[in-house]
Amino acid sequence: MSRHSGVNRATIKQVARLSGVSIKTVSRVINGAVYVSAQTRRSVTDAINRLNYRPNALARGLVTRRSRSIGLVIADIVNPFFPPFVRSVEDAAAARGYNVILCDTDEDRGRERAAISLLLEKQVDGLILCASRLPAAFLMAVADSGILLVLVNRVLRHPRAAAVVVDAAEGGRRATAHLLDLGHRRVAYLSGPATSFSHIGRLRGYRQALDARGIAFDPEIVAGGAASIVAGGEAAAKLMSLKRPPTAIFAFDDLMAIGAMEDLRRQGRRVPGDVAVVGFDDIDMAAFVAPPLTTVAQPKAEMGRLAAARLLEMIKTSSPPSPRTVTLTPELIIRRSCGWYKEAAT
Amino acid sequence: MSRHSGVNRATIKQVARLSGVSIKTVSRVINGAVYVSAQTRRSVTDAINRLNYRPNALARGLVTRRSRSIGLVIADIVNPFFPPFVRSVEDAAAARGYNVILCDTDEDRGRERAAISLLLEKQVDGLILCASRLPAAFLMAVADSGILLVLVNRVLRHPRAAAVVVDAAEGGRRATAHLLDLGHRRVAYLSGPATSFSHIGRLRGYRQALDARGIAFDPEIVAGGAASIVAGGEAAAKLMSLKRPPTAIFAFDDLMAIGAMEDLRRQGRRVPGDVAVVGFDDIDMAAFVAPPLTTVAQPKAEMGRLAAARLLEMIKTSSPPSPRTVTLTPELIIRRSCGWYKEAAT
DNA sequence: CGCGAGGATGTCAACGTTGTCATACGCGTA
DNA sequence: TACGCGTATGACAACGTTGACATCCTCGCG
Repeated sequence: MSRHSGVNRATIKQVARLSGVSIKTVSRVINGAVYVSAQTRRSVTDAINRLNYRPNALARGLVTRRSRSIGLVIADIVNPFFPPFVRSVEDAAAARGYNVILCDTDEDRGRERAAISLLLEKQVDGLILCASRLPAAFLMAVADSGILLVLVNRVLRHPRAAAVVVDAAEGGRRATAHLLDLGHRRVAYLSGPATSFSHIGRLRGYRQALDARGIAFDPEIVAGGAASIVAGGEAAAKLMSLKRPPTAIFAFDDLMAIGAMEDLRRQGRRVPGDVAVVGFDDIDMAAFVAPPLTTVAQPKAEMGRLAAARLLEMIKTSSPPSPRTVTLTPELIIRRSCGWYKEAAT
Repeated sequence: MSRHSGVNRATIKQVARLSGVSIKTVSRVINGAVYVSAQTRRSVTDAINRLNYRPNALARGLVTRRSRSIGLVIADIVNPFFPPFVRSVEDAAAARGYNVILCDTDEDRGRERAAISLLLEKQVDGLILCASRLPAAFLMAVADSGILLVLVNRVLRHPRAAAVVVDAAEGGRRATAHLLDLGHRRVAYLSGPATSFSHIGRLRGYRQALDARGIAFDPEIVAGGAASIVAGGEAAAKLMSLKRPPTAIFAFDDLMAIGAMEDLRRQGRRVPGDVAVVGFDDIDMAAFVAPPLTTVAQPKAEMGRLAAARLLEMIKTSSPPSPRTVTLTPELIIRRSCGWYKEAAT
């Protein structure tokens, strides 16, 4: 059936001709409008199948001003935090017939700007921005241009923006408090990217927990800067070479925690025997490393589900979100790396 | 500056009016055409910035018949195999100004069909189908409709389809042969999804390696069916309850291998002491589980890069790919779980 | 001084769809 | 008989952009 080699997509016009009705009637059938006789509907449907016709979403979007796709901007899909998040965004979107255009930014402002710009050109109906690094003024301008926004782990006061955040400070507090409860007095913080709102929140929680016990904050035992396994290892190495090394480490995320544990082992230190470690995120890997990692779990799938649901709702009603911000509380998952368990088996 | 609340996107017409030229000239400036005086170009650029104008990709795509986006259909982004793959597809696409629309299918034929259909409506310029489960006839029909296809780990004889595959049988052979070389005579296979081409290839390699040593294939020590941690655990449990349990396990993928190791440990068996384990994929986690997992590495990022590069090339030249199929060879990464290392440190 | 060769710009008709409005046909009711 | 209403359909103009083609300068050269 295929023409010699060229593309051969049927248009609504061809369907109309084949079924002997006007293109408007075909349009009505496609869109399930009322007031189409059963007979007409049948003959149009037949023609559609015979021609293997598919409506052109570009043309449709041009006139309806809806593209039925949303943009999803994240730092890096390779970071294990993101897949469950992305997956649930996608599921929620697909369930309503929406597509997701995914963009990684590597936490680079330039790339993030470029991604947003491209997404806007593509006329996405809305944008989910995960841990955006861009200045608030820029995001305000984006929202001003008419696009709907859902931010994750960041807020923005704009009638077209909503947010889903997990309480980073609370997470930092819980992790640090737990270590303190275990008797540690010198707890280090492996810091994440300086521009990250999550990092700032977790650091604040860490300091609050310290304050609550009257322990002075010591900038010497704060190291790091990038959320990766190798950065975690390097930071841990630096920390342990100190005159007074820490006896416990609270890491910005699980990747850094795993890197730290790796380095500790290489240096012949035992976790949690010599140094206790707590991470953040609860990535899948956390339960399987040795020792299993104690960590603060972010409800990744729930965050994605919520972000997508909120955005889609805003798109549907085109009304400001309410409440503007939904806050989730992270949960401390206690495994072996913090030394809570007696050193039983292996 | 924003109108009361409504959307206010500038169009090419407004830019034209503001800069006092025709829309065609604006179009020329946007597209960097020659034959535009420096002065005109300047005034148009000014107007564009003043209005914060962005070309509408829908309208553009309608007339140029190019959407500058590609569809990427995968099983499940949560499976750690995919993120590096997706990431490199995205990078390659972004580098050429293309967007990626991501769809997860959960290995479900219905969802895969639906995803492809939606992507076609969106007028993507090409499709990357990863480990498609769909009948060849269906894929042929898709390609017939004019779209360009790149398949991953599967081939299709069609002038508009290319493929990137890793030699699954070779991987299966290497993994099994290694175990055999280590002295094992009863090597089990933890099988993946029955409909998966990768599974079929790996199983074939496994049998070939057995054959090469004159060891009879024993269907009793083949178990499994789904590529997940829990499925791996269950299959291992079943295997170990046999009259003559295996002394080594070759798993369809790392997830299953990790699940198997987990279950083995729970039952008090040592890996690799009592049972040797080899996985497939070399996901990030593999190096960090206990013991570190020996596995057959797929060049995930390279596969993504190649798939995207081939597709983009086909889009650019709209000529059949050559060679039609690129085959990559997987590599055996030896870690601790197979018992190759002397049982030195922990 | 006239002419041709570019350079610079504009007009108009697509692209494939939906929204608005008009029209036509019964059929029950005043 | 005339009217109005519910049903079914079509004509035509958008939507925002680019491609094909036309036009009009200006300048150098014979």
